[in-house]
Amino acid sequence: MGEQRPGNESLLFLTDEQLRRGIEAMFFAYRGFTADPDIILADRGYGRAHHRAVHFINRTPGTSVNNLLAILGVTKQSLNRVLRTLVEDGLVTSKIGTRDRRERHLFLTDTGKQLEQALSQAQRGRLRAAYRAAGPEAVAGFRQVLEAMMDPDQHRRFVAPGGRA
Amino acid sequence: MGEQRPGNESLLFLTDEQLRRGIEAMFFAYRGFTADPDIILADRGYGRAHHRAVHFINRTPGTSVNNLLAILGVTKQSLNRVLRTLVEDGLVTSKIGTRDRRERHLFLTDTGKQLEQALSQAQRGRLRAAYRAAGPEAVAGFRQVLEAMMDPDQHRRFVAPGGRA
DNA sequence: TTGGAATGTCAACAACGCTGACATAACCTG
DNA sequence: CAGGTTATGTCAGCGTTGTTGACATTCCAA
Repeated sequence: MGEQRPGNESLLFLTDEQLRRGIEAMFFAYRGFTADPDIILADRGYGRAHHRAVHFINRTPGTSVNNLLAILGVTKQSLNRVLRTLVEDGLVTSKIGTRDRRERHLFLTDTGKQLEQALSQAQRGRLRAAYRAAGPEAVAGFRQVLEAMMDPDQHRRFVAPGGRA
Repeated sequence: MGEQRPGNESLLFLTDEQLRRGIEAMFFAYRGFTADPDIILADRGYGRAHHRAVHFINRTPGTSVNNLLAILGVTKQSLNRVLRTLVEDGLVTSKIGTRDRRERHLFLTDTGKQLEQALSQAQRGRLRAAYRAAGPEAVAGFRQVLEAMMDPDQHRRFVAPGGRA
């Protein structure tokens, strides 16, 4: 089935078996990665979509809806449903743009920042522990592989500076 | 906000900023990671839950429903819905246990194996490219961090041999 | 024989993706 | 200014996949 290359010792990390281990590791790790925020979110009646919106609004305050759409890779209907509840609940404010009045610039309110901090601290706690356990060289490798795994668009956005907010 | 430790050069990889980059890398990478199988699945009217079931049945043929439940971490109702469609569509067979006739042992049919191969090849292709681009040392670090990020239960199961099938 | 474990099933619900359609306002170009 | 495009919002409907709760069946084990 696979394209093994017996005889070349340096490529043993590319065997199907190693790749299968990597696939399962991604699956289990992602579950751990989201587990702690999920508890906080469920407590307040939110889901992961809210977490993602809050995260990226915090990261790039004043970002437009369209920009957020591109980052999150969902439809505007899907994002709008989430944003509407966040605005209704007073976690996010949307201000009409000055240069282009069609745009809405999104900001976290103080309450929104509180939630972001709670989610962020929980998630960073898990990641920090993993980083500490694995050490700086492992972390560098971790980041390298993750970046190579992204879609090219996402990677460009990821590497690029904050955004055109 | 965070617990930075200025003055200790060796801990710079634990700054909140570095952790935030890691969090976003996980988010974007996981999206890339699932993108290719998602296309195949959508084409056949399945979702990620079907992928996961097919993957782990292939990995551990003859596994019981309860064991699969523990691995996937979902409710039996949720898994059952997925398994039912897979059995109906002739991708999975469930055989009554011989030692304990209450248990159902799950196997892929030839058709099921075909789907597993298609999904697996797509996903391995993406991961292989990332591994190749990053190199063996990076891959080792990648795996280390992922394993440290899992829940302890999952990690034990992950490291342990195949299962009690 | 009886308790409990393993499994299956029905119903209802929620989160969060999707498509399609439509409305409004604002911008931009000819 | 008119017409086209862009940005956003909203309604309606649908599908996957997770959840709880309740209940039935089968069967092992004490």
